[in-house]
Amino acid sequence: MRYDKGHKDATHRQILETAALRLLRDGIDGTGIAPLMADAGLTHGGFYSHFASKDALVREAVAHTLTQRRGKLRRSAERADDPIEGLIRYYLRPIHRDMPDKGCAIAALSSEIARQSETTRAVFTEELFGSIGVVADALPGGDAEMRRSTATAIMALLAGTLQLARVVPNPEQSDAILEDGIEAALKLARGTSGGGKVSTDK
Amino acid sequence: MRYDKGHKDATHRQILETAALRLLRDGIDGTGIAPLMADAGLTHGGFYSHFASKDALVREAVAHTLTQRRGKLRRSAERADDPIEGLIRYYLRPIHRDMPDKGCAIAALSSEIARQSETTRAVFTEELFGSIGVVADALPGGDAEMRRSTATAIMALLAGTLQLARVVPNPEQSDAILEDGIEAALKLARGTSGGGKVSTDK
DNA sequence: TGTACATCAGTGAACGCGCGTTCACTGATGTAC
DNA sequence: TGTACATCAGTGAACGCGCGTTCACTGATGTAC
Repeated sequence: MRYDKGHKDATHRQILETAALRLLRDGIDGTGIAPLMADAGLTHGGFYSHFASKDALVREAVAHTLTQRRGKLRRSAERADDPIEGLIRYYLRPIHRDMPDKGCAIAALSSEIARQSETTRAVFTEELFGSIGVVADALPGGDAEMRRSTATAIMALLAGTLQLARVVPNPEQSDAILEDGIEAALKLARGTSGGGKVSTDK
Repeated sequence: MRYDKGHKDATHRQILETAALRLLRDGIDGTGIAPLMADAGLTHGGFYSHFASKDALVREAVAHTLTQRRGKLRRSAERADDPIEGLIRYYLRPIHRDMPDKGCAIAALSSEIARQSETTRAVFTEELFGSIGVVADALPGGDAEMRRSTATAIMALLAGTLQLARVVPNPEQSDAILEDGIEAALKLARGTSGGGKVSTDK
């Protein structure tokens, strides 16, 4: 054979990682096969010996990036004194807003995924539930079902907040949205009483 | 003149309303000028005597639909005994999840808007802040700044929840996400203590 | 009242372009003898 | 060890198609005289 054993697998992963970057940055419709393959250092013709279709690539790339980023999310909770606070502040950092290609696929793609085939939506859903599980694990006390409900809402709040912050052009207003999201997410996580301000690190 | 006075304005509005429907259903990249004009009962050539570009149409259509739907959101609060609960339950109804073309542009388009020109993002931002204002007006007590912060997070939670519910193919799982969103939004709105279940109307 | 002309919303062919996908081909290597 | 052949990851031209945009044109009406 022309190439090392394992060469094709390495190329496959290279395409997958380039695709994830571009999908998160430009969206599904905004990502073309030819530019993507060029970015991965290949020509577009070879694409179909790796993936059956663009749709199949989207499924695999989205699953790949979500699985990978889920690990980062989990570690952000594990290394903090307060796991859920660590996770929330990690997710809603300004740098996450500013670098969508390095960020969360739920925030970047969920509204586009909602318009995809049921197969694609099912793959995304599985990964989504995995990420919700990571949030649930970081929550203190309570029974499993309640932690899962709260984690679901926190995940929606985090992704929604990041999206709104990415829309708003003014940096101060955008930062303020992130802060509002952090405060509310902590409130949900703690189920604390009153409406008092939670300490912020700005 | 060939047409009644005001005919062109009526056509303009007709295009705008058709565009809003299609944008919410198919996204920005998924909406073509020619199919859109055909839907509005016209041919595509006339488009550019109404709008300078597709970008200009997107701005106008998004502003149009957000302004219009904001009125509905406000009324959903006004006609309920508990305004914020009325608003939250109105937003997170299953039918809103199932009919994106009749629904909220923030949930349907925010991640795509984040990739548009700064002009488009600025137009969207203004409408977004208007909608947050409607949520803030429905909140009980507290000073204006705190209501605004809470309203911002509630808006992010509502839009994020609707998006996640639209992704999940299984109806029961999707309904459960809406319920989790309602419960969490009410918790944020009330700033209540404890983690007790809020009554649901299912 | 009757005729000639100006107006202008809407028409539809045409433009260059990038899309997803197909396919005959290349050429470096491993294997057979 | 040396030669002929099979393998197959990657190449690049080509396909039909829909996109956003342009533009010469149509034709029903209002206006001028």
